[in-house]
Amino acid sequence: MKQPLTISTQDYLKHIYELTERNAPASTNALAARLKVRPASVTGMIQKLANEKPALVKYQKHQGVTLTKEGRRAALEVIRHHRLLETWLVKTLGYSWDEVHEEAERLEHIISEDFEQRVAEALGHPLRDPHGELIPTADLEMPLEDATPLSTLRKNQRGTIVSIRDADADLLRYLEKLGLIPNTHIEAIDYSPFDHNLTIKVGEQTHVLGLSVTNKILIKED
Amino acid sequence: MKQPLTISTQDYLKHIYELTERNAPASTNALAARLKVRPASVTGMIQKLANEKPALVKYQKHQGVTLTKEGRRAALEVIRHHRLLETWLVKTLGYSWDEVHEEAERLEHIISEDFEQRVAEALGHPLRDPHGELIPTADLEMPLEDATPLSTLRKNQRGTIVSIRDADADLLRYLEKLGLIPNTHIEAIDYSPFDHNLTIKVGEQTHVLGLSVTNKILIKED
DNA sequence: AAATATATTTAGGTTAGACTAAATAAAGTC
DNA sequence: GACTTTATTTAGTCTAACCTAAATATATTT
Ligand SMILES: [Mn+2]
Ligand SMILES: [Mn+2]
Ligand SMILES: [Mn+2]
Ligand SMILES: [Mn+2]
Repeated sequence: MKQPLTISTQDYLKHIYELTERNAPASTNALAARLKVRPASVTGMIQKLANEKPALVKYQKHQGVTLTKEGRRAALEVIRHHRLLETWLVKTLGYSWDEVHEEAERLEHIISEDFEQRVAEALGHPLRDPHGELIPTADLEMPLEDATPLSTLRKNQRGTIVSIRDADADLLRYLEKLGLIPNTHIEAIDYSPFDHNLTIKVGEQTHVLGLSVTNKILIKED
Repeated sequence: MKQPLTISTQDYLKHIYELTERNAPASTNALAARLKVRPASVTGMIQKLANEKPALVKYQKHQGVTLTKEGRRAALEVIRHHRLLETWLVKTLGYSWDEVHEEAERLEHIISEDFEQRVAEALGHPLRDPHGELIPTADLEMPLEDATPLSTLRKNQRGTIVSIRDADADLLRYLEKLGLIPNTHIEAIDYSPFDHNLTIKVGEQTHVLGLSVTNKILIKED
């Protein structure tokens, strides 16, 4: 009888998933920062997760942590809940894209599989959430993302915004004000190799964006 | 800085509210049974609730427990969430009235005040949930219920079902099959004072209901 | 390679909320 | 009113998940 994962466990797995997406193990400190918990607590928890049967993470002292098959599925389960919920809150309760994250952050652990299915159904099985992020499939696979960071766009190249990979409400409101939301077409007008500033044209307007912003916007080249 | 109440605390207060609705203090054992927890645990928790500042319950050893003003408001907060959620799940996700309870039972502790408000708004500020139960107002007052138990109806009297005050899924499915849902008109055809069985007519059909059922159905006499 | 700085782990504590077993109080019966 | 049954409380444990402080391992400089 394996009992359901606790909320804390689900959060650890989700953040490990996100930190290991670029194929490097997640460090204790990075995890602690994301989870808003002390490093010592992280060590304790990942030791426990590594000793579950079946193990949810692979862990070697001082070498960081990665997910096992089982841990990965559990993480995708939570992420699927989160992104479906965000989509649903925006569609049915008029939340704006900078407001949904916090609410979904708590609800993702609470809803039943039945609820998940009903929401997915009601939304017509959406592929992406309000920020353009991919929603894991019902059988818990993460679809391939073929978009690239806006920071790679160069002068005279054009693209369409796919997603914003950040939940910070202030950033989201800022981007919305500039018209930088998913499905918007943009064109690079100028690039400064020294500070990595990118000047882009959105409709009739132009904006200069720093690297910390352009790295968080994913686009597809037209 | 008073921190938000834990889920456990919210559940204790909610059940104390329900047990004390008929103005008798709630006993340790009755609470334990409802909360599916041992009596010793209940004693521990109500001692703690009584020592909060401000106190959430009034408690004297061996005399049972009642809610303070603050405890009552906290309880109504949870009940409002629960009943709004049930109403919403039925309306927007096609849950049936016997399925909603379990889901709402968990969500009631998790949603924000913002969420509550949006749902209330989206539903047009409903007065009752899918079982006909009154929804506490936004300022946390419980409206007066003027319905009476079906068990008080006698031969040739007519009434309209107002609510079912029980969450048991089997009972709800049973009642639905008999057509006994809120707003249904019924007529008492016979009453047996020995076993308290009541024979009622619903549309063209007649049914005989025992006291354990008729006590859980509230009606308004026509 | 040693010295220093940073990251991580260990050891030991705390809190919330449960549990069991034993003690005591209240209620019901003869 | 003493006896017995039932309800309640106390005492002592347990687990999950956090914390701080101290110890140790790894990484970076000199
Ligand atoms: Mn799921
Ligand atoms: Mn999102
Ligand atoms: Mn509320
Ligand atoms: Mn209800």
